[in-house]
Amino acid sequence: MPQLNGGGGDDLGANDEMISFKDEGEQEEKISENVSAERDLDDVKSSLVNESENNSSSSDSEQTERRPQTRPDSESYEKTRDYFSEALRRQQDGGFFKSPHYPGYPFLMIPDLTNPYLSNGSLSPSARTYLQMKWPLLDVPGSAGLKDSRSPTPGHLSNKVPVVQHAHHVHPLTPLITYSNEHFSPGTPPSHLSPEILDPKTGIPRTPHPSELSPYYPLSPGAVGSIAHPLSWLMPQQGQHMYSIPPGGFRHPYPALAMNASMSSLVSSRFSPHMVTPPPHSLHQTGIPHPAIVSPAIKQEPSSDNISPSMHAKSPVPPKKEEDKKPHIKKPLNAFMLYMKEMRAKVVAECTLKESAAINQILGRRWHSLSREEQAKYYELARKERQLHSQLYPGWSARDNYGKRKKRKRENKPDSKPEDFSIRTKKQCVQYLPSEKMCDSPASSHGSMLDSPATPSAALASPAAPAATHSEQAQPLSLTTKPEGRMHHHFSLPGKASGSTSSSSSSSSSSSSSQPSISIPIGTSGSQSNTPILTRPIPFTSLHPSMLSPPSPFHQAALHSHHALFQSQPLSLVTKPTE
DNA sequence: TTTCCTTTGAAGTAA
DNA sequence: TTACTTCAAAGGAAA
Repeated sequence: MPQLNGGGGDDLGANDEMISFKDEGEQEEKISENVSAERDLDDVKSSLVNESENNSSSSDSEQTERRPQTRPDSESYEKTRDYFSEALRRQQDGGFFKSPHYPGYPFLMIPDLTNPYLSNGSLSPSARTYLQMKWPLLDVPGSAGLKDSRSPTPGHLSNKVPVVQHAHHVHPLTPLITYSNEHFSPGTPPSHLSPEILDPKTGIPRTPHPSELSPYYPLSPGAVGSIAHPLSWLMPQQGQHMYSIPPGGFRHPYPALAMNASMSSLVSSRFSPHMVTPPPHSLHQTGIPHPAIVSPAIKQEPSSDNISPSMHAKSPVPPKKEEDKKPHIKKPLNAFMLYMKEMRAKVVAECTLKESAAINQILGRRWHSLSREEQAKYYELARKERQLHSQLYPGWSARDNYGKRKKRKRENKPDSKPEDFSIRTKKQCVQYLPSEKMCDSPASSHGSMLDSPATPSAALASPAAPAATHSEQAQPLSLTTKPEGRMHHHFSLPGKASGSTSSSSSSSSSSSSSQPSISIPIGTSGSQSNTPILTRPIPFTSLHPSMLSPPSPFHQAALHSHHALFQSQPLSLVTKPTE
C-alpha cells in the first residue's frame, strides 16, 4: 500500500485515504486501461492538431458566440475548472502518470521545482506549466505558455465537454487551479500575460476591452471598472484584490503569514499578493471570482440567518445588503468530486447517459474500482485543494455554507417508522441505467465494491475511516430480501460507510421501491457502525447483474455467474419481514 | 424556477 | 467518541 508522505497531521488523506481492494479482474482492467490510454493519447494528439487548427483560424466564432460578455462568474470558472479537469484527465491518460516516480506519491503532485527538468535536461511540461503558474511572467522555454496568448479560452469549451485540450500545458494539479485558474490557467493565460488579443476578424492583436476579459476575468457587470491594472495581482500595492475574502471570514489578521512555506509557494503564484493585504471589506473588488466563490446573484442562497455570526459581527453593512454582496465560497472538492469532474464526460460519452444521478452511480462504482494509486492522486489533489482553500480562506468554514442550500426533503418522516425503509422510500427508483445501456463501470466487472468480496471492506474503506474495523471486515456478506411490493433486496456488504452516506441514504431512502431495488449497506462512517443496517437503495436496473441480489432468477443467474466472487465470501441470505 | 436524484468525502453539529 | 447532517459537482427529471 503506497504510503503518502508518512501521514502527518496535516496530511489529510494520505495513508488513511487509501482504499485497499483488489480482485481478480484488476489485471484485465489494467489491460483495458492501457488500451484506453492509447486511445486517449490519440485523442490528445488529434485534439492538439485540432487546437492548432482552431488557433490558426478564426473558427472559434461559435465559441465566441457562446461566450457572453458578461458571463456569470461561476459559469466561467466552472468551465475553466472543467477545462482543467479534462486536461488533467487527458494528461493522465496520456500516460503522464502511468509510471509514478514516487511510489508513495503515485500521483506526481508537484513537480520538483528545484529540478523541474527531465532527465534529458529539458523542462518537463508539467514543470513548465507550474513555472508558468508560479511565475506567470517567467519566460519559460518550450513555448508552453506564452504562446497561449492566442490559445483558446475556456470559452472554447463546449457546454459539457472541453473541446480543446492543452494537455501539455496543464499541470497535474489542475484541479487545484480551480481557485484561480482564471488567472493562471496555463492554457488560458490571463490577460496580463497576454495583454494583446487577436481580433477574431482581423487577426490583429489589440488590447482587449474589459468586457472581453470575461473568459479570463469573468467580471460581474458592475465590477469591470474595478480592475485597476491587469497586473494588479502582481502589484498589490496598487492593485485590487483579486479574490474575495469572505466577510468576517479571515480570522487570521494576516492570512498570508499563516501559510507554510510549501503552501505559500503553491499559492503564492496565484494568491499571495492578495492574501497579504486582505481587502477592507468582503467585497470582491474586481469581481474576479474564485472558483470556489459563487456570486449570490448566481447562486441565490439568501436569508440573513445563513450568515455566520462572525460575519454579522464584523460587518458594518446590514446583513441583507452584505448578503447580497457576500460571495459564496464553495467547499473544496473532495477526491471523489475531483474524480467525478474529470471522468464525467468520459462516462457520459461512453454511456450516452445524461442523467447525472446515473452517471454518478457509475462514477461511484468506478471510483471503487480505481486502484489505490489512482485514488491516491485524487486524494492528494483533494488534500491540496483543501490546503489551498484553507489558505485562501483561512476563516472560511464549511459551516458558512450550511443552510445555504435548500434542505432536502428526506429523512424519516416523523410519522413513519424509522426502520421501515420500504415505506420511507417514497420516490421511485429511477431506471438510471437501462439494461441495454449497461455501460458499466469497470467496477462491476473488475471489482467494484460489490464485486470485490475479497476485500470488500477495504474497498469501501473511507479515507476518513482508513481501515475498516475488524468487525466490519469480518461481517458476512448478507443478502437481505424484502418480500413484495416494496421489497428491497438488500445486498448487504460489509462496508464503508462514509458518514455522509447517511445523508445519501436518507435521500436515497426516499426512493420508492416500486421497483425492486438493491440496497447497499451504508452503515455509517467506516468505524462508526459495525452493523450495516441502513441500506442505500439503488435503482434495480441501474446495477450491473453482478450487483444484483439472488432472490430473483435474474439475480440468481447473475449471482451464479459471479459465484466465484461470492464463494470467497460468507454469504447469508436474510429475508427481512415486511414491516 | 426550483428541487430532487445520485455518488463519495470532508467537515460540521449534537449528544 | 459516535452518529448524523450538510455540502461540494452535474444535469436531466420532476414538481
